[in-house]
Amino acid sequence: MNKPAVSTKVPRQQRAIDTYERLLTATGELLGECGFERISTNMIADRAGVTPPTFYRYFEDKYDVMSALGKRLMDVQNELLLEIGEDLQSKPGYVLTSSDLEKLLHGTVKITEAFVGGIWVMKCLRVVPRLNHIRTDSHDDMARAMTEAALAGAPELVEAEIFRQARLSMELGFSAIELVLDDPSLDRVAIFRDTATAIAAFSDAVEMSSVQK
Amino acid sequence: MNKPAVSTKVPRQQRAIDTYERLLTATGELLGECGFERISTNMIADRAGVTPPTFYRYFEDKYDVMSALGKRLMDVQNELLLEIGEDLQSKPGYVLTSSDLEKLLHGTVKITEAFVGGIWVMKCLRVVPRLNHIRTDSHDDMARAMTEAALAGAPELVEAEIFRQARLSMELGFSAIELVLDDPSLDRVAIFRDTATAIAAFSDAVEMSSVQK
DNA sequence: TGTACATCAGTGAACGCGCGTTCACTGATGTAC
DNA sequence: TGTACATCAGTGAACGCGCGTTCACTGATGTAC
Repeated sequence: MNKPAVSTKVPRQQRAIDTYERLLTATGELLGECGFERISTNMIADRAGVTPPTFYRYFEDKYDVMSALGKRLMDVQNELLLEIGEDLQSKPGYVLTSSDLEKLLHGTVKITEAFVGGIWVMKCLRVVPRLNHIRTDSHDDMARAMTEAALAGAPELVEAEIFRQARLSMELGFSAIELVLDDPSLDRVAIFRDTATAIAAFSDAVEMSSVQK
Repeated sequence: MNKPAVSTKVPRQQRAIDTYERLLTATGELLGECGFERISTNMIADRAGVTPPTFYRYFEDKYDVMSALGKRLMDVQNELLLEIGEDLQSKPGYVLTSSDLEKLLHGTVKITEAFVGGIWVMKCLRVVPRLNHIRTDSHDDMARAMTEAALAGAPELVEAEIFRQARLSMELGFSAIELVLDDPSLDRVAIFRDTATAIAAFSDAVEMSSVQK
């Protein structure tokens, strides 16, 4: 009784996988063009070159397809973060510098730009009640991973405090990312430099205790 | 030919003003309950206790009512910011401290909580393409005002740089506000303390040049 | 390698529903004399 | 202060449309022997 017998299917054959991907891509494209609240399942199917019943073969409704798209974006964004986290742990005594943060911001924005409808997917995850938890859970997971890494290097830190700062860092970082994606006329390099400085400011305590070790 | 003869009317009599207000309030309430994309003009009218045609007497469609609601929220939020700005100008040589920022964050979150559907209005302004400009324009205006104030006190500063930092400050500040409104279990005081520290970090250049004057 | 069968993938046609919107109307309020 | 008229405010009923969704079906791919 784990799931109440959902009727959606997993694509098995190659052409089914292609269809599934086209549905996701179509959703991303339409998001930017008309906004989430204007999108209909029929539109998505049409854009993907299939008929409406095909949509329902793979997704329950438009929240379901958005959810799949959102999880995928979170995953690709988090990959970069996790890589950096591993680097950090492989070099004991090393701390995340403001310049590392800057690179992380640039990398994440690049990944998001490459993702079809990326900015809009991010925004949707913020605003649609039923999707909110995807972003929140993902950021919580990441913040928890960062906290563990920091505690491994400096066990004297207060866990709750580190977690809170990690979570806030993600929030501030992503809001800077959304800002530059919204308005391409802004000076991206300068904004990320300032953002990195800002985030590093309240992480100083962490860094210093790590260094003292 | 300024506007193509819009048919919506301005409420004149008291009961019309009440109706107008009820429509706005109903919109705010419904936003939080089912999300923007689930709201219909009929629902709003129903919640406000009027029939659908009444809705169209005052608003063109649901974007129009959201736009009115959004502008109103921006205005009440900005009031506080402008007050503080005036204080700043009335005391030459004084600079915005991290503790001022903290108070500003707490004040703004209070105002937003008191506004019906406040968090959801903010989120909508972010995600709905047709409404995006309301938040963007408002924040730009505020950043411009802050820039002018800073330049008045310290003319040697680079305008573009100050503007950019002011704009980024608003973005980071509001993302912290959205964070605590989203998750009431978080330690609000600590988060705002860290956020204020963060924002103050890249404003140091400004502050120091003001002080040196 | 060929055939028969099972499963997977996608379609054509249709449905009921609620949305957005408009019309001609009634009733309430304000104003001129 | 009363009456007549103008304007403002809100309604009942109806409309066409596209959305979400389902059904029984055809065609494509994979597999067993």
